[in-house]
Amino acid sequence: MTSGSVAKPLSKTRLELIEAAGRLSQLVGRPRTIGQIFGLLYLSPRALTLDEISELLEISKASASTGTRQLMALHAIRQVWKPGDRKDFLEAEPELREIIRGVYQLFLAPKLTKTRGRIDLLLETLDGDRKSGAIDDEEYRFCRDRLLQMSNLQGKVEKVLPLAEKFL
Amino acid sequence: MTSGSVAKPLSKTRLELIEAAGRLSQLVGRPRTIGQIFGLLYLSPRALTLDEISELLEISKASASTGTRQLMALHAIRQVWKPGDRKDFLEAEPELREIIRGVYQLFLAPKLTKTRGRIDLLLETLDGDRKSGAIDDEEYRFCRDRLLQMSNLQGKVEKVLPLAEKFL
DNA sequence: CGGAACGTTCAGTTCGGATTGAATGAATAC
DNA sequence: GTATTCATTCAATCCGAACTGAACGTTCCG
Repeated sequence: MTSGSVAKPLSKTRLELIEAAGRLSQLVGRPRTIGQIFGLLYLSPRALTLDEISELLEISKASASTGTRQLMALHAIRQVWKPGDRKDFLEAEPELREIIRGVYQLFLAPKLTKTRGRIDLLLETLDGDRKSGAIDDEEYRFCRDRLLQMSNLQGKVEKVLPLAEKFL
Repeated sequence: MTSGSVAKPLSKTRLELIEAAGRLSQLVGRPRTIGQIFGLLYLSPRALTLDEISELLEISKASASTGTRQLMALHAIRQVWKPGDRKDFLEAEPELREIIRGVYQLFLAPKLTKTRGRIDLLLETLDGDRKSGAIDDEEYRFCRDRLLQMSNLQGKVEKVLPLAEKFL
C-alpha cells in the first residue's frame, strides 16, 4: 500500500514565508521555486524528503530535485541521513550568516575577480582601438578615465564586501 | 531631408563594455537592455539621443524609452538639454558611487524596511496559528526562534549597508 | 535474479516578462 | 489652424528560462 498521503497542511505562517521567500528569490533573478523551497525548510521543525517538498509546494519532483541541488551548492540547505531510510532528508542551514558567507565565497567573490580581469582587458582593448585609429585621442582619454574609475570602484568593493560580512 | 543616418560604428572597447554591462544587468534580474544602455552612455564622450541609442544598440525606440526612464529613476543617467534642440540628450552619471547610493536609497532601503515589517507581521501570524491550534507548542517555539533569527539578521543588514556605502 | 523505491536527467511545454510596432500625446514650427 | 518631430504608452508578440512528465540509472530488498 503506497502513498497518496496528503501531508498535514502548512500553517499560515509557513505559507506566508514561503510566498515571501519566493518573491525575494525572483526579485534577485533566481527561480521562484528556489526561494520557496528554502522558506519551507527554514520553518520546518524536521527535515523533509523530496516527495514531501514536491507535495507541500505543489511542484514536480523534478523541480524539487533541481531546486534542492542548487540550494545545496550554496550551502543554504543540507542533506541529513536517517539510518534505515533510503530517502534523502533535507533541512535548512540554520545559520543565516553562513548562507551569506557561502553566497559571497562561492558566487560573488569569483565574479568580482573576473570583473577585475575584464576591466584590465578593456584597458588593453582601448589601447588597441587607439592604435588602430578606431578612436581619436579625445575619446581615448575619456574612455580611459571612465575605465579607471570603474577599476577604482571595483577594487573598493572587493575590499569592503568581506569586511561588511564580518559585521553581520 | 531626414535621417537614414548610420552613425559612426562603436569601438571594440565600447562594444565589449556594452555586452558585459548587459550580462551583469540580467545577472541581477534586470532586463539586459538596461545594462546595455548604461554601458553605452558611460563610455560616450557626448550625450546621446533616444534615436541614437536605439540605432547603436539595435533595439526599438520603445525599448530605449522604457530603459532610459528606468535608469533615470535610479539616477544612473540624466537628461541634458541642448538649447535649440527638442530632443532629449542622455548621459551617464559619471560618479559610480552616486549610482550605488541611488540604488540603495531608492530601491534597497525601502525594501529593507518593508521586510522588517513583514517579519514582525509573521510573528503575529505565528501567535494566531498557535491560538487557533494550527500548530503545536514545539512547532511554535521552533518557528518563533527562526523568525527572530531573521529579524536579527535583518536589523544588522539594515545597519551595515549604509555604513559599507560610506567606505566606497 | 526480478522488482520496488529512490534521485536525476532530458526533451517538450508553459509561462512571465522583455521587446516591438502602432497608436497616442505633447510640443513646436509653419 | 495643420503639419512635424519628438517621447511615451499600450496591446500583441516573442523569447528564454522555469517547470514538467517520462525515461533512466542506481541502490536496496525479497
